[in-house]
Amino acid sequence: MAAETQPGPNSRRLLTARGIRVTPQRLLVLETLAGEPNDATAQQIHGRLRADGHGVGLATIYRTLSVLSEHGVVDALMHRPGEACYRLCAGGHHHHLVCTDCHRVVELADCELAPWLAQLGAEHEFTITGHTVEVAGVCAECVGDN
Amino acid sequence: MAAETQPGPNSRRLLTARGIRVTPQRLLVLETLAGEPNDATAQQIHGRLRADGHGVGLATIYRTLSVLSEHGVVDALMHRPGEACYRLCAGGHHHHLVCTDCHRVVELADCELAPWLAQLGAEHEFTITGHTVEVAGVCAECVGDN
DNA sequence: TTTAGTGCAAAAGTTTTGCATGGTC
DNA sequence: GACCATGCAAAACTTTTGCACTAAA
Repeated sequence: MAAETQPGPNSRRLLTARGIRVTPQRLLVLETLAGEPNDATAQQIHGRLRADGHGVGLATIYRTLSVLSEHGVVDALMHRPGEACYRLCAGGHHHHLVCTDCHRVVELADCELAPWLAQLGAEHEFTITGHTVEVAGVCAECVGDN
Repeated sequence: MAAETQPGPNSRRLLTARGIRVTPQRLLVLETLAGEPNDATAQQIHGRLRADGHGVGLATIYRTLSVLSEHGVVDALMHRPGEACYRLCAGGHHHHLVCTDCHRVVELADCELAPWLAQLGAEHEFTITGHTVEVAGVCAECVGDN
């Protein structure tokens, strides 16, 4: 029942383009995230790979996610304490709309906060370096349930 | 050197107003947060109380913060995995501007996202239930340092 | 060949839980 | 008096780290 994605050249390109060394394990993590419609924790990725017969160490997954996160290849979302969720993201700046029931994630492309942020920075004498927006809600499919 | 805040009736009111049972420990946690200009982790609150001679169990602090968070008395911020920061918040809706160097927190009162959110909800068929915005930057005092 | 990544297991850290006791309403 | 909160210690959990080994450049 493995959603066996090919060792596709897309993942390889994501790495080489940023000068990240290419390894089978890193490709596997990327492919797993690519096949994941929503976000996934390190533990979930580990479990999925093990279920598919790939013995990738848990520590390697954490190290890989750390590297990918630093290079902006994946985004790290933190819904609740003690657990980080990772998601393979389209390039560029964007935010997330997350369903609190099923964890479905929608990427929001347009971010119109720039003017507001510039004003904030001046007002409070901060050098703004970044911002995160997470919108929570219940998606159409989950509204009916329960 | 304890910033001994009185057992002030303000904290008590925060609890009774929401039907939360009043205990000395819960008041101590609230007073500690009230005396904290920025955010604090459960461990920091625990350490501060112990330093002030109050023996409040760590488990109690976690349980208290959980209750307070559910009732909207405190906000939980999650900068990095494996550690939640809590902050006593003014009522109403607001966001945070956090200094990545010294963890200073500025509360942002005005939130002009409502129209954008309404549009998002309609567009993606989500029932929007909430949203968080965290703006990161470096404050005036930390810009010079390092 | 040099450099960096992997696996394994142990360690470090935060957060949760069970259960007897004591306090609150 | 019924119910809930606390304290303590142990457990569960995610994440990090050390080190010998292997693979990528």
